[in-house]
Amino acid sequence: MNDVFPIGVQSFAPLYQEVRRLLTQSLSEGEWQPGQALPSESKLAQRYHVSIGTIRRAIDDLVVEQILVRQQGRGTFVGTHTPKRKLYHFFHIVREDGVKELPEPETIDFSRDRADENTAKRLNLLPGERIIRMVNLQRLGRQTVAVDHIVLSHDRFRDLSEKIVRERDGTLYSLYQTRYGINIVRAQERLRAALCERDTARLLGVPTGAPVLEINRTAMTYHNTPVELRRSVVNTKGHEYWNELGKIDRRI
Amino acid sequence: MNDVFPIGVQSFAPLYQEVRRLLTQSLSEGEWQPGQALPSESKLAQRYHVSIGTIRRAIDDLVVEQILVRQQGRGTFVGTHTPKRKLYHFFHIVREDGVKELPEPETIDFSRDRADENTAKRLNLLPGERIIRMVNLQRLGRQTVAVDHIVLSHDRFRDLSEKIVRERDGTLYSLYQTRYGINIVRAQERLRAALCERDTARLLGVPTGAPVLEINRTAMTYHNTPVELRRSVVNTKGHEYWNELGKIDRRI
DNA sequence: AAGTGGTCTAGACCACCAT
DNA sequence: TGGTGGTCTAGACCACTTA
Repeated sequence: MNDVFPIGVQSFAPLYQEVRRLLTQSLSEGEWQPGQALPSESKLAQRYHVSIGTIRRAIDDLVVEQILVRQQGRGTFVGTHTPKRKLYHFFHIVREDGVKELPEPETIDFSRDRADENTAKRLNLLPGERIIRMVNLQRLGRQTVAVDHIVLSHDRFRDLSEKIVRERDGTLYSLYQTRYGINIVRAQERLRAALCERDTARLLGVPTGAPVLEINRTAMTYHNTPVELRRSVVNTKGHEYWNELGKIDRRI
Repeated sequence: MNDVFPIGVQSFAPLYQEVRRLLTQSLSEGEWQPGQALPSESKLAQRYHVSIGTIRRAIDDLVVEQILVRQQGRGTFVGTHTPKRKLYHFFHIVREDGVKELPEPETIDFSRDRADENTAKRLNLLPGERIIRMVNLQRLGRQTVAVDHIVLSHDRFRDLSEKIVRERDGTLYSLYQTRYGINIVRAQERLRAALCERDTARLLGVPTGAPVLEINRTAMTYHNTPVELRRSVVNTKGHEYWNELGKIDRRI
């Protein structure tokens, strides 16, 4: 970069944002795999011809987004979707008394379909392109607290099969990450109240017509690329959706 | 601070965290009022006998939490609860089509009461201490989308009256901030689905028993001190609760 | 022109981890 | 002991605002 612009001169964007872009690029290309360490900060500084401070500034951003994880004395690692790590970043259901439990997901249905107009739009596909549909349960303790209807682009997950999904160990996001190198890093959710339909009610163990929380999520990988659509129906008798506004965990 | 510990030597906590603590202290004591500018970074560096870098690191944290706002060329300001600023930090209801509208709050009921055991616990009071109860409407366009039941400690808002609340201009948080110097900086929310009760249904314009979103919020000021309890009942026909996971707005 | 925050650098030293 | 990230400093210069 300093080959192009003299040191200390900002051309268009700040240097650290450019470095951040290059790091994200390498991550999305799989140069560093989930769980693996990145080169040390001094190595990265050499590689991009910037100072360590600038490297740290770029990494800071990715650490805040939980895309990277720093461990003092060990290195900087690509974040994974293993339990206790990014889990609660994407799972906001807690017990009524506030206790967090590990959800146990189970996929109970798998089928292929074609995208309608709305689905295509939300997944950046063309209407009629092939998609995968799944139905997934989230269990906390012995109770099923949520039923997820999931939609994926078939092309992104070409060899995904019912067998693979059923026999996986861990969450779907972990599967996307380890098997397809697709790292879910962001999501948008829309919540509303609804009355539970019969099939879902049976799975949740509530009466048909019981009030349920409906969550529409779009999950994204790097560059805000949408990867998965998920409609979750949550039984909020006994569990709640938890959110913190303005909280800062351990800053960087 | 360097009078006590030699430069470059970390004693217990990092220096910038200590500076952050002192800044928060001054904020909570009202040394710098909402909307006003803090001393410049170089002045603060002199005041606390640290380098500008350390000051910036401390301010960074507070900016991420939206407690402070930086404006290049102008200064660093205490965040306010004016519309377009912290508003959407604490208001997550959007129109079904994703459009954000400014809510128009109106308080329709005001009374005094005594705290029961649970309320006391959540507000850090003793059972039997005096509290204020309010009922508040949130309007978007011509529709009432939420009914809030609010509880405050009477002692914190000693002279608060129905008149003041009704004649205010803006949100309650803005009132707390400007009139009482109490700055809401954080909140915890728990969401669940419920069936709408009769009185609330009438206010929302939905049938009794319609599915509604129920939000239980604890709003806090500095040092995680709870200030306000709020139970919001939201009509999610036409509007939704919106949440983003892993988003990073404009980092610092 | 002066003052503010924003970026970038270079270097010293600390804390932690692995060996 | 050597390598990693974490903290703190000092200084130069850029970008923006205000007067």
